[in-house]
Amino acid sequence: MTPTIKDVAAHAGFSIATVSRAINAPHTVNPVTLEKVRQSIEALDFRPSPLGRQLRGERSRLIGVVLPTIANPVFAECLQGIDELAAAQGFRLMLMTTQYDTERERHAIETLREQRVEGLILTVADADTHALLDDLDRSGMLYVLMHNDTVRRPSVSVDNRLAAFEGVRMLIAHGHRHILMLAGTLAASDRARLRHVGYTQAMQQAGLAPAPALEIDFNADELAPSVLAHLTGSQRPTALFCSNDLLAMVVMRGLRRAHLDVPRDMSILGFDGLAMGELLAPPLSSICSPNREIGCAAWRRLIARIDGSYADASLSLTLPHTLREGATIAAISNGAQAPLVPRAREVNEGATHPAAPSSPYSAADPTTQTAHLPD
Amino acid sequence: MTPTIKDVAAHAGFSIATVSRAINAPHTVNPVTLEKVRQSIEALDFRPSPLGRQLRGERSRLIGVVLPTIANPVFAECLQGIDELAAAQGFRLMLMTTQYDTERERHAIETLREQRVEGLILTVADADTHALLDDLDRSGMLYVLMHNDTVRRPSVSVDNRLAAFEGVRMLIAHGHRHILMLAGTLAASDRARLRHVGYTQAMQQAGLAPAPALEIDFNADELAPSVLAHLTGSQRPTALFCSNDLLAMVVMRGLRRAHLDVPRDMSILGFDGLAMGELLAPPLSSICSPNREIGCAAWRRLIARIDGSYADASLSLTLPHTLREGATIAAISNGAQAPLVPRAREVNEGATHPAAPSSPYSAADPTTQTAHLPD
DNA sequence: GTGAAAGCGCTAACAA
DNA sequence: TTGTTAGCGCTTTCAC
Repeated sequence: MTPTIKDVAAHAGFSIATVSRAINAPHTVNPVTLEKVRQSIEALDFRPSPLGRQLRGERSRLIGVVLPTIANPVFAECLQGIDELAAAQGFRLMLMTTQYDTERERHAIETLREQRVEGLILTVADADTHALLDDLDRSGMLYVLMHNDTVRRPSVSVDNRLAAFEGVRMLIAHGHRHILMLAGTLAASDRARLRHVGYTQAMQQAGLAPAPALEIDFNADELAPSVLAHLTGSQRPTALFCSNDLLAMVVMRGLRRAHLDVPRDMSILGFDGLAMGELLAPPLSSICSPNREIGCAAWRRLIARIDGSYADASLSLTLPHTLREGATIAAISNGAQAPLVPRAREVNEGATHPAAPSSPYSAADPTTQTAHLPD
Repeated sequence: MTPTIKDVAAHAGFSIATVSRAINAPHTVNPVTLEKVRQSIEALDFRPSPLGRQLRGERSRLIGVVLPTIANPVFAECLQGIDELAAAQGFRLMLMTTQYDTERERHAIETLREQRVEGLILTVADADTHALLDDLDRSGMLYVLMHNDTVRRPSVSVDNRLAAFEGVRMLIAHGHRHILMLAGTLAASDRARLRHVGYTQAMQQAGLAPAPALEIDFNADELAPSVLAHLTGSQRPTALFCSNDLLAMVVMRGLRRAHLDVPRDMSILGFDGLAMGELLAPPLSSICSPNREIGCAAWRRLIARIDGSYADASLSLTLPHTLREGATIAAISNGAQAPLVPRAREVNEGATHPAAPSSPYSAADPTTQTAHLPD
């Protein structure tokens, strides 16, 4: 089996203590001895087990990362930032995903604690009412939340409410009156709920009627018929505020299949600022959170706390969001409903989707006024 | 500090042996004792350290995963598959990324071995000439490669050469004669090199002249001027075979900014089958590798080898690829160059990119013949 | 049914 | 400079 320090000692003809010193404090051992030990290590392909060291009470240099999924690039981008710093600072990462499931969150945290991680970086479904986090607080386990937007716990995020507020206000400034918010499962995301608060406030401030968020299963291949009805019916909104970029992309596909043009027939504003959104045609307008930087900041705060150099009293760090203009938002002259006009190109595109129905809409209306956003 | 089995024993008034039994073989201890011990464990918030167990020679239940990056969804998709199975089977994952850098690959493998992983799942830059993998073979460390397409080592991938061959043949069948292959850094990807072989063979079979792959930095914000010149000059190709989907998306953005329409002015075929490609407009035509399934298959093979139940003699597993038709490939009537025609909509879009130059191309030509792919 | 003790790989305090 | 030894948390004989 894997060689131990004993094997090396026997092979080199010294005691295990000497071997240990040769590894951990080379300068304290006779150069000749050192060389012999080195050769034995080489010959046996020995590498010191971290078990022994950790058993001696040393640091595990292990950090646990708990994310809902890495299929959503938001989290992959964070993880990338974390991974960079971890590698540079000689830490190892243990990753667990939860699929937004509370039971799996519990299990992940438990598993990582068993592994004696020195700290945790996590994104959970709901940061405020999370008994598990209370447990962590109580037991002194160090952790930092990412994306979870709460002042009650150590966390790094953007100001979700404010960002959504500003985004929706911008939609309103472009003439939109009937704006709907789309989200995944609200129960699985405290961020989404805060974003809905921001949406509601912006609408109310403008004297408009906010609507409840429309929940979407954005793993499905098609938009649900009921959702599609909402978006294409006579009472359809002129703009959609999507709780995240992935959702926005799925909705855009659904609209395209229904022969609606973005942004002419429907404006779209996403949230997350996925790098990929820029590659779309048209590029997705989005409220950008600095995902990679959120990961890096969470890492720094966690390590600072672990090292005890954490003087900053403020628990939660709010990073600035930005608006990526993109090209999925059109200005409209008034809140009136623009008629839906299929275009030849859209019909062609639709033809590549066997399920796409022929257009139910009326012919072109030259009075439709559509202006693109200025620079 | 974290409580140990000793603390529990003292608290419960029994020996550590009894506590250990209460945890690992509850039926062998007196129910009353068991209950007391349980309460002490609860009271102290004790969780058994894996160190002690592993020290006793038990399995670490730890698997190392080494990937170039998780910023590319190809790898995130694989990892998602691996993670699912790992969680279900009670294994932990330790993740390290390499950014396609050989030195970091070395470091990652070394680190994971030190951690006593039971096996490794990896994607490396070059599977065939990799001394590190030889080391693994020699030392009996179990591993399975993902994506690396080689018969010389345990691996799971698609047949990259064949897939590329078929894809390019399909382009040719659609009338394309001047087809260029674009890639990232060939040196960093044995897959890309195999795909270029497939491209070359398809071209030669059709009596066409294959070109060397054009290497692209697809992390840059803009396509390099020299690349753009290749794609827009008078000798420009009518179709691009992109070595991966992310690259294809970046190229599509570059073409859009240069006022070229996909697929009218240029057809694009990607490779990877990223879920996200489907969300593009038009949806990206791509040779799809079953990324998630590749991850799952790699996991199963690794675990089978670890459990010793690996009877299958064939080292490498080739999974079937598929073609996602998408809508980025146009049929052309002949190999002649279609004139470039900017359209009003494109100019509008270009306006959102401050750097976009005004169109250098001539006015619309109604004779341009463009047909979309049939269903 | 329970406890005492050895030993897993390693480090560090102490001895030689 | 090198060796001896205790002990880290735990499981597992072997006695009781």
